[in-house]
Amino acid sequence: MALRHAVLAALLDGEFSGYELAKIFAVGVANFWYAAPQQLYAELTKLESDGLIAGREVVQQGRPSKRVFTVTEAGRGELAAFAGAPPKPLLMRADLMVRVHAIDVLGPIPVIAQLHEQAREAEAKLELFERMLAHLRGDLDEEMFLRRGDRIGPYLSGLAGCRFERMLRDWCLHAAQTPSNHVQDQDRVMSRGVV
Amino acid sequence: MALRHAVLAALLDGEFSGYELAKIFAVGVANFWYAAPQQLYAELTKLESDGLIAGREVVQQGRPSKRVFTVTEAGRGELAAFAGAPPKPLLMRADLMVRVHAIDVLGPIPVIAQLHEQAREAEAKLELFERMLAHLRGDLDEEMFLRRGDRIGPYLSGLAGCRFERMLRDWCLHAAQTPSNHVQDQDRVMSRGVV
DNA sequence: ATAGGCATGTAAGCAGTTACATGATTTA
DNA sequence: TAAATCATGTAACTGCTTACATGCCTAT
Repeated sequence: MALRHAVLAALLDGEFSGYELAKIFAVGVANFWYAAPQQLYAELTKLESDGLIAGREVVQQGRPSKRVFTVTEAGRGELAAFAGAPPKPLLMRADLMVRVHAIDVLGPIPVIAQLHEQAREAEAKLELFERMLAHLRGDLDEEMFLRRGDRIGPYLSGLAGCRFERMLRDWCLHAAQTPSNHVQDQDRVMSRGVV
Repeated sequence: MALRHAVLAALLDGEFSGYELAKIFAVGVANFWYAAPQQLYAELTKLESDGLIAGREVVQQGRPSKRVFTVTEAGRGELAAFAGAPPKPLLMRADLMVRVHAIDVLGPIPVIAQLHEQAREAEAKLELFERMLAHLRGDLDEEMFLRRGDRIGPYLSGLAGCRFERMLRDWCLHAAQTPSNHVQDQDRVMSRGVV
């Protein structure tokens, strides 16, 4: 019962279908919560039968119909109760960090490639989040928006997303470059064509 | 089968018992992988029966005996195979970010307190990681250590830990301070004694 | 004496992942 | 004509969390 609140929070931004939520939760880091499509369809069914969200059929031309959902008053109550409870500790699972931790034993070549790939992904997410923030703040500058905007929550979590992805990108590039400078790896790395 | 590799990577730093590993994985963010003690005892049993680690009884005076584990050659092979496979995407689940996302609806008071608490935790972890890095590098400075050190992996992941906790702390303090400047919350927040 | 740290587990239940299934429409 | 996007699920499995269990030793 944890995805529940993430879904309710996401639905505060507007009416979304399961498919649309799946795209939002695929990025995940925006609100720092990843979820697979199957999870979302299951959770939406439960949330609706519990009366915390209300679904509505939208018929589209040239596309399958979809069901979009809105948070009910009961849903807002659930969110308020959630805010009062002590937060679950932040959970992070980073496969790549485990590889870096063991890099001296593993050999640096595959991990360096993975670090560059992760840096590219972080860069892409960073640009995505920056566009999202620009869209949220409209023509106001950041300081003004945070003073007068009516929905500062998504902006603040978006800022965290930007800071996180920027940090990740910079660290990946730094870490990827380090083994190349390493005296004990010098021969090995250069003879395999990685510089 | 994912905790497996995190445990193997942790055991590269030395011989540890389940209890000692539990303390390492409780911090988690060091190598970006949290695990509960029960998970670790179960995983250690499996790893040993698969021949990837070897256990050894250590009798202590004034304390219960413990079983400490070492990575076997087969275990190192497993790690090498793991390094070649494509990494699982980074997973993060942050309850607090969901609350911040919904802060305009939830009311800022409880969330502000939680942000300050999270900032304190991040600060504590940051200090822990900085001490760990200082210990790893000994009397060398960082640049020299990264050039000549024989185990740069834990140092690099530790650096990521520092950057992450620093970012988190700074963002929490910024986010916690923002609603107080918000014009629409001004009366509400001040009348409840939060400034 | 009692609380906390050391040390290791079991058992039940819930949450999350992986694989599979379907079918229409638009783009390359 | 094949691939990608839209749209929604089911089923089986694995992994994680929560609660419980035990017992000794050290510090307050």
